Amino acid sequence: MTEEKNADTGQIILDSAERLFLEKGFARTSTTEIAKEAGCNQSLVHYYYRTKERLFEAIFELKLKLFLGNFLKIGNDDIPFEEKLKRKIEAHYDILAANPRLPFLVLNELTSDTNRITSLKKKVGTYAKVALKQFEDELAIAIAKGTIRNITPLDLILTIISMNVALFLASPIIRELMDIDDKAFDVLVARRKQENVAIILKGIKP
Amino acid sequence: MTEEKNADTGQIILDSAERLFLEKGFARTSTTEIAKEAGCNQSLVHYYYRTKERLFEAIFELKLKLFLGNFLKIGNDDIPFEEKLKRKIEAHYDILAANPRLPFLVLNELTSDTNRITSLKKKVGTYAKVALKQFEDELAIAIAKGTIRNITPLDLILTIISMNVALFLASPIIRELMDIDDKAFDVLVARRKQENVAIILKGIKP
DNA sequence: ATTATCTATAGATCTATAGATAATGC
DNA sequence: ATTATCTATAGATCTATAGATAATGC
Repeated sequence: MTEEKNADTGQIILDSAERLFLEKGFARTSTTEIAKEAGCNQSLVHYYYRTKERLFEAIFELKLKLFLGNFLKIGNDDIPFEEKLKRKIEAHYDILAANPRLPFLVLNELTSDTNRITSLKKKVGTYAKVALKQFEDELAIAIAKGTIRNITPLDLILTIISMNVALFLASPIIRELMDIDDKAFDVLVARRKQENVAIILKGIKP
Repeated sequence: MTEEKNADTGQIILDSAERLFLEKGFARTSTTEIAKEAGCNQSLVHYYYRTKERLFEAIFELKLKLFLGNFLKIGNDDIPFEEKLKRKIEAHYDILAANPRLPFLVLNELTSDTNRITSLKKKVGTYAKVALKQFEDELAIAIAKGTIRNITPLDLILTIISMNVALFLASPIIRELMDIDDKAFDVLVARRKQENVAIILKGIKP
């Protein structure tokens, strides 16, 4: 009835698949369901994307880039390390807040299929190494200056991702356990952003 | 060949199911596979546990208690709040290190089925409330004393769980991405324990 | 007799494709 | 003619059960 007329079927299928994959993951989503969501025949899903796997990959790669994006973004702004870090944490958190099912998808699919990690390695490999190297250097300088305590780059990155990702991963549990509605959850999301920055910045002081 | 002779079949099936559910989650594990792992007929799985769901529940409840255990444990030791917190964090972390697939299982199953959260609520509900109340009181006192900064109990608990859980959730990814073997991973696990305690305790200082 | 184990199979998926029919672009 | 859509179905699961057979406890 109110469906877009000009969007082509392939795109509608892609969008439907994205919603469902984000919601339930690859294994729990069937092509039959995708077709139903897209309002078309199940065979059309295969007509456009041949296999469920290929359809998934078309979506997953974009999502993965979204997830990693800001960590790998090389900024050259000449601002103090702590301020830069704060911005990185917040930017990463904002992406997750705008795409709350992203951590679930990435975690679920990367851990259930080693092949996906291998292809991830190939795709972001070299660029990631460059970005990581820069981050390591900046961190080393800040430590040498005595601005922050001695901490490995891996530990710092793990901490940031852990803190940022967890609320969104656990949100179905938290919301159900605490009887939180959409509005209250938004409040929690906003507060948590501050809290994450606070804990991390305090936690890496000398 | 070297199978235990006296363990009864029901138990062997339970153990096999536990391994597989922990490894791959409920949806991706079939009763056929469980039977194969247990070295018995597929119909025996249903003979002993009737449905896959009931078999899962028999395992999941124990695992969930393990996961929550130390948070809900009410300690009355008369030690400073920070020391108590440190012990809680470490105890929780140790359980995860001994059961590294636990976070995956709990997250995966609680988020994919709302019924599981509801039944969790019923089971641990009242006891959890008591333990939580005590934690809140102790936290409030410490804040009033000025030992630690103003932070909500929810934020503190979320932070602890986030930090502790993340390494184990992401371990397949981390190991594959960084080419880490078992030994190197153990080193990381040990270091991370210190790091988590350090970040959190520093992060809640006034 | 009761309990444990096996074989066989029903019924419900689900993915992918073959082949018919309708819609569209020259 | 080519491209898009549909119907129908093969072939691979997977869960759960019915019913036959073997093992065990009195």
